[in-house]
Amino acid sequence: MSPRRRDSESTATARAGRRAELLATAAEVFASRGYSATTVREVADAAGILGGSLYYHFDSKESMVDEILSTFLTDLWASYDRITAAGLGARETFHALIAESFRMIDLYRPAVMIYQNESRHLAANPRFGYLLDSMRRFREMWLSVLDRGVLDGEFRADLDTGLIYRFIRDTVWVAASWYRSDGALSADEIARQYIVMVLEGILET
Amino acid sequence: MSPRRRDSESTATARAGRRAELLATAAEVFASRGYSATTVREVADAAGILGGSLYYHFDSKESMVDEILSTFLTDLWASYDRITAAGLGARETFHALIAESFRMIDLYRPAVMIYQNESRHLAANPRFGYLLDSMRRFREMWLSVLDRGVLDGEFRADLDTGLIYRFIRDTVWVAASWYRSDGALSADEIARQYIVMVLEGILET
Amino acid sequence: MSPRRRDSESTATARAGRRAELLATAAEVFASRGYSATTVREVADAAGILGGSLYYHFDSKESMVDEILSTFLTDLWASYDRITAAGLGARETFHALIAESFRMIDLYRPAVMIYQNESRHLAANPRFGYLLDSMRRFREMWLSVLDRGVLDGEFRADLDTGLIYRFIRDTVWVAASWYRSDGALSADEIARQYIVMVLEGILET
Amino acid sequence: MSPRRRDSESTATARAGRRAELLATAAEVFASRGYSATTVREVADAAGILGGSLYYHFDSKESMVDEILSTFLTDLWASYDRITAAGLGARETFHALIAESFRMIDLYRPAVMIYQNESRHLAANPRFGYLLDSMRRFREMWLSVLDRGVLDGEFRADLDTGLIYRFIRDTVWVAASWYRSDGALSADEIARQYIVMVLEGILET
DNA sequence: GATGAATGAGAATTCATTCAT
DNA sequence: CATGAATGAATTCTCATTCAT
Repeated sequence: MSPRRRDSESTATARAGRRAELLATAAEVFASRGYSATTVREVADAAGILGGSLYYHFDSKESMVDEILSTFLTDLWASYDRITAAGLGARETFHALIAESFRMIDLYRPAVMIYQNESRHLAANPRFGYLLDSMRRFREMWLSVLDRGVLDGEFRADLDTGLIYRFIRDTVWVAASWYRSDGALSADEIARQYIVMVLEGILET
Repeated sequence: MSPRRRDSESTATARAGRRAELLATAAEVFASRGYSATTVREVADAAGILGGSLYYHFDSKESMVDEILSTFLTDLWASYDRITAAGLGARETFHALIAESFRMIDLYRPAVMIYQNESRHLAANPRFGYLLDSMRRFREMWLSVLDRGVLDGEFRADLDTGLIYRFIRDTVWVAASWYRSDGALSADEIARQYIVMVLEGILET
Repeated sequence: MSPRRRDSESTATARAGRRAELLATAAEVFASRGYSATTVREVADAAGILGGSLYYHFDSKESMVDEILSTFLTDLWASYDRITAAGLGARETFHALIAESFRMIDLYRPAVMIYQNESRHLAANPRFGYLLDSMRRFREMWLSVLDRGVLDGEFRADLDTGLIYRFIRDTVWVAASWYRSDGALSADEIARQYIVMVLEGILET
Repeated sequence: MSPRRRDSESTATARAGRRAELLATAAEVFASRGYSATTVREVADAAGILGGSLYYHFDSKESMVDEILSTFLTDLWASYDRITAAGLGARETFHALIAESFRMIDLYRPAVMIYQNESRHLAANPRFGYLLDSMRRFREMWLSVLDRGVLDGEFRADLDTGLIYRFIRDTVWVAASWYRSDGALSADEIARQYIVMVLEGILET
C-alpha cells in the first residue's frame, strides 16, 4: 500500500490495458486482411503508432496472433468444458454448445475469424500445436455428442456423423465472417434459428 | 493424321497444356499454403522449374490467381445459369444447385478453396471486382430460390431467408477444405446427405 | 535557445536534411551512370546504407527521380517567371534567361543532367507528365522572346526562330554535362561568353 | 558462278541484309528508349520476331550497339578525314565539317542519338574504347580548326576556343534528337542556318 | 512508451541469354 | 531462321525486426 506499490500496480494495469488494446486492434486487422497479408506496419497504423513501437509490447508478429488465439481458445474451452460437464442429454448439450459458440463469436469475432482462416497454416509451426489439439478436442466433443444422440434415438441414424460434425463446425465458425453485433439479428436469435435449421431442416412440414 | 498435322496439333496442345498444368500446380499450392503465404518460388518448385521461368507464362503471381479464379467462376456460372434457366420448382432448383456445387468442388477443389479463403482480401483490388459481382449474384440467386420456396409453401416461413442463404453458402463451399475425391464418401453421396440434412434436419422424427 | 528547443529544431532539420542528403546522392549517381543503368543498391552504397533502407525514405527508385526533377523544375520556373514578368526588352530578357540558366546548372548540375538525358524516356510515364509541360512552356517562353526580338528589330529575321530556340535550349542544358564548379571558367564567365557567341557569332569582324 | 556458289552468295547477301535490317530496328529502339532501358525483347518485338531469335544474328545486346556505333563512326571519320585532308582554310573547313555533320545526322540519326546519349556510360567498358578515341579525335580536330581560325584572324580571339568547341560539339549532335528527315527544314538548310548562327550570331546588325 | 532510421533476409519480378526442336 | 521454354543472375521492393535516442 506504499505509494511505490500503488504506482507499480497502476503502471502494470495500464500496461496490461494497452497491451489488450493493441491486441484487439491487431486482431481486427489480421481478421480483415488475413494474417500473412497483414504487415506489422498496418497493425501499428491502425493503433496510431509506428511499426517499431509495437516491439516494445510484443516479441513478434507471431506472438501477437499467438496471444489472440490462445486467449480466445482458453475462454472457449472453459465454456465448452462447463457445458459438457453439466450432464445434459445429447440434444440439450447440442443446444448449449451451439448457443455458446455464437456467444463466443459475438465476444471474439476477430479471433474466431483468424482461427477459422489461419489455423491450417499456423498449425504447421510447433508453437501453435495447441491449435491442432483444439481441433482434435473439438472433433471428439462433437462426435461424442452426435453419437450419443444417435444412440439415444434423438438424432437420425441415416446420416454420417462425421459429415454432420463438419457441417456444424464449418457453419458455426464461418458465421464470424458476416456477423455484426449491430446487425438485424442478435447472436441469440441467430443461434436459435440456426439450431432449428440444423435440427428440423428448412422444409415446411 | 499426317505427321505434320499431328505435330502442329500436339504443339498447340502442349502450349495450352503447359499453361493449364502450371495453373493447376499453382492452384494446389495456393490452396494448401494460402495465397499470400505462398511464394512464387514454391509454386515454381512444385512445377519443377525455376522461379523466374513462371514469368514466361504469367505476368505476375496475381495474374495466376486471377486466371485460376476466373476460369472456375466462368464455369460455375455457366452451370448455375443452366440450372436456374431450366424452369424447375424451388425445391428441385435447390437440389440441382447443391448437387452442382459439390460437383464443382470435385472438379475445382483448389480453386474453390482459394475462392473461399482469399476472396475477401483479393476483392479489395479492383482487378478482382468480378469476385464481388459473383458474390452478389450468388446471393441473389439463392435468395430468389429460397423466397420462391417460402411463397410456394415448400420452405418454412419462420426462418430468416438471409440466414439460410448464408448457412448454405458457407457450408457448401467450405466442404472444399476437407473433401478428398478419394475419400470414403463420393461427391454425390455428400451432396445427397447434405441436402437431406438441410431440408429435413438431423432430428429423428 | 534552451537545449530542448535546440533539440527539436535539430531533429526536424535532420529529418528534412536526411531526405535532401539522400536525394543529392541519388541525383549524383543517376546523373553519372544514367537513371536506368543505376541500381538502387548503387545509390544506397553511395549513401552508405543498405539498399532496402532507401525505401524507408522513398517509395521507389522512380519517386526519387521524380522528386529530384520536380524540385529542380519548380525552382527553375520560379526564376524564369520572375524574369519574364519583369517587363524587360527582348535582348535583356534573353540575357537574363541565359544567365539564370547557367546559375541553375551551377546549383542543380545533377538534376539538369538527368533532365537532359532522361526526360524523353521518363515522359512516357504519365507520372512525369510535368516534364512535357515544362518542355512546352520552355518552348513557348523562348519563342516569345525570340519572336519579340525579331519584331523589335533586335534579332535577325533571316533565321528560323524555331531553329534558334532548339539551338539555345540544347546548348544551354548540355553544358551541365561538362560544367565543373571548380573548373577554369565560372558559371558567370561561361554565361557571358556564351551570350556573346550566340548574339554576335564567333567571326572576327 | 556454279549454282552452289550463286546460292551461297545470295544467302550471304540475304543474311547481311537481314542483319542490317535488324540493326536498323535495334538502333531505332535504342535511340528512342535508351540503350539500357531497352530490353532485347523490345528490339525483337519491333523486328517482329521473338527475343531469343535475335541471338541467331548477334552475340549479345552489347554487340548490337557496338556494331551500330562502330559502323557510324567508321563512316563519320572517313568523311571528316577527307575534309581535313583537303587543305582548306579554317573557315571553309568549319563550313564543310558542320555541313557533313548534319548530313551524317540525316543518314545515321538513331546511331547519332545513341552515340550522344550512351557514349559516356558505354565507354566505361573496354570494348567501347574506340568511343573515347573518337571523342578525343573530335576534340583535337575542332580545336585545331578553331585555333587556326583564330591565328588567321578569321575567328574572334576573345572567346575560349575550348568553350566554342563544346558549344559546337553539343549543338551539332543534339540536333539528332529533334531532326526529322521529313521536317520543314532539310539537313542542308539546317546546316546553313546553323553555320550563320554560329559565325555571325543572331543579332541584327 | 514511442520515434526515426536503419538492417538484412527474402520476396516478386526482370531480363539477357541458351538451347532443343 | 525462328520458336517456345527455360535458366539464373541481378534488380527492385517488402517487411519483420532492432536499436539509439
